[in-house]
Amino acid sequence: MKQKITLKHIARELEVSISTVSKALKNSDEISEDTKEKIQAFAKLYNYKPNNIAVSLKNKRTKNIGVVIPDIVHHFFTTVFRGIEKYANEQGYNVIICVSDETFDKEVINMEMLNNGSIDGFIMSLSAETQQKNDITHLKQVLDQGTPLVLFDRVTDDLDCDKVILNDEEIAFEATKKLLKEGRKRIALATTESYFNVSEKRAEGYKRALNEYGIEVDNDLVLVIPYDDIQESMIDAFFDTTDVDAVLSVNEIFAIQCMGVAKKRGMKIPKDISFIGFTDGLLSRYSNPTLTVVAQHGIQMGEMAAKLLIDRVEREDEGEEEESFKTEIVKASIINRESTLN
Amino acid sequence: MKQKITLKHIARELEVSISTVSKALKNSDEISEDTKEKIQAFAKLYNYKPNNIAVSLKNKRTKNIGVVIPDIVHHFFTTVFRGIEKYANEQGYNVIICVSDETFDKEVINMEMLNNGSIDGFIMSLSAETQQKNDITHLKQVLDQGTPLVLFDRVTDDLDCDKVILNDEEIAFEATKKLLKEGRKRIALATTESYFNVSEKRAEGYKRALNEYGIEVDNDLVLVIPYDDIQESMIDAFFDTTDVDAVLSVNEIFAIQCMGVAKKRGMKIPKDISFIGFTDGLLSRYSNPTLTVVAQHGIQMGEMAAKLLIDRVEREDEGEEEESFKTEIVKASIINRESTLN
DNA sequence: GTTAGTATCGAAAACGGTTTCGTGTTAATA
DNA sequence: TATTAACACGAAACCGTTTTCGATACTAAC
Repeated sequence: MKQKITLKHIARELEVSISTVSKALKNSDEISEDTKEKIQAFAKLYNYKPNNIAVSLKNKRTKNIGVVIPDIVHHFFTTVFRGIEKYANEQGYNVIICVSDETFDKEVINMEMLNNGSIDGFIMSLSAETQQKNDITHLKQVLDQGTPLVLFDRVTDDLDCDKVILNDEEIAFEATKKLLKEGRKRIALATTESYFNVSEKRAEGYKRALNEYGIEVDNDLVLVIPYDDIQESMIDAFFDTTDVDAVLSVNEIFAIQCMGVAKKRGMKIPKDISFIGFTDGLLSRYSNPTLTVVAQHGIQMGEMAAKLLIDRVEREDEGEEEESFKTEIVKASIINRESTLN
Repeated sequence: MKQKITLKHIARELEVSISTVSKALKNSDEISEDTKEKIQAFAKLYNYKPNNIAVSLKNKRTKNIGVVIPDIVHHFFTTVFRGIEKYANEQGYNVIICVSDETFDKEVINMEMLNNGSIDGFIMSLSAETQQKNDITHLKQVLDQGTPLVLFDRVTDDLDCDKVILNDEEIAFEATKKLLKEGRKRIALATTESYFNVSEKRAEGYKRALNEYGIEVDNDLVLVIPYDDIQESMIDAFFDTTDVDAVLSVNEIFAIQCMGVAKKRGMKIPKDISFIGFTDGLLSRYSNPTLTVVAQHGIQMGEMAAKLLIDRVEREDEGEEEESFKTEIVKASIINRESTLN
């Protein structure tokens, strides 16, 4: 096992000082062309690369960004992460990722682990439990210590920081209106427990659209589906008791499951009933019929979040005055497929 | 913005030396109980946490592991990653992830970025392009510099290092035999270009099973589907010209697509035709009919890979003699669903 | 009262870089 | 010839830790 070569080795070998080597490798004009050539040639020969850790310690910048997300086996978060990784890499940053598993404790532990010099800033989306408890002292602490933080998708109003969100209310409004324009009268909303702020926003858009069409919101049409449960039977029971001619779902899975139940009951899609789901993942593309969806443009969200963070980090670096916090809104779009009349 | 507190600050404030503070915080018995209490109380009050970067520089261990995978928006890699992250976190390691995007260049660049002190070792799966070119000088270089490396799934025989693979040949053999036992005679193999070693292994298992049943391999039954192309029409053409009563697919998507084409042609599943696909993702669980799959146990693979890596890193730490390289084999299993007769 | 031993702490080197400042040499200028 | 400026390089501080090796003071033993 060859030892990694350092400035010291080069200096000793070439009988110059460490400072000379350092400067020569940065092409400083303090050093003569002769010695520069000599040193650079030697460094290239032995494939010298400066030690990241040492550089980080010196200039107090790691060129790492920490990403904390609730789940990685999840299409939306995966695409957002892809966007983060893409932009970060272009800017010479690496990405350290931690999964909170939708729990508060892991979120806290992970952030503490990373916030001791390992990273220059955080990008995160709140875990379900954190949203439930609405306890964000760990985030406040991070900000207090001067670590930049960008929240995306699952954000909180109680924190002053950069954010990237989807126009959830608006696009849910649009999606619902699309169903109304098709002539649907009894549009169900398949949603999660309400402590997810995105679900709430989507519900608001749904209700606003109904109102605009002079339709009263019928709470029987709102189907709250818990995670990790016997969802199928629940949906079946829902169809038993409720008359439905369209479903707007806050995610892909619920929509696909509802479609499955409807098909089993002999309903024709989209003749008898229409479906729209959030998230443009594999499921919607390969289902039968294919599912009309709200595309959340995760990559764009990720890039945006990374840009906000890196901009702030580097602004801090330059010693410029801090800019006020921004909230960027990514515009979702509806992708028409076979589950709706077009 | 509060500055992060360091040993130096504590030392100055309490009028002791830096070494005393350091020792006191580690509960060294060199320090009197009195001063220890005083220092520890002060540290706790100001929420002192040692700077990871400085510690890394000192003991030449970062407690970071680098993961380089071809794609993150891909169920299998995501689950493997999940396993890596899980085990690594348990052992106090963080995970830095880079995506090669199936390209050789990004793979090389990412690894060079990380291999200058940022990480203690690599876990990776080769990009498509790397497997095509069969150029692994960058990997050899990493090993040469003494950085431990664990390969998973997409491995190469040309490199001496720890590996974690699936029993691809064997499980493909089993899956094919399952179809044969159902009485299927014309079993198609839907696969990718052959430079993926896993696809090759699966093809071998497929052929071995046919042989065992005395059936000659018919190359017309092997459907090679390119990535990112008009796959649907290709599959349609295949069904036009070929008589098929079962399909074994090396991934989930191809299987679902084939099922879609078969359904459109009015074939009954699994009465007229059976399907088995590799990868137990969302698609197979929510398709109609649900797809019988080969579960690759990604989490287990990831945990295994992380364990191999961390074990080696820490063995090196202890200065123990290097152990010889292992190849761990994760046993896949078949999950029976509706697309096969059971 | 000297010696040895123990408890408690600090100085300093080290990890691998960057950067400021100083110094010696040479060549140009007064 | 004396002065100065440019050039080329090295010494040393610094980033925040850990750790070795003294150093001091006090106690116990002879």
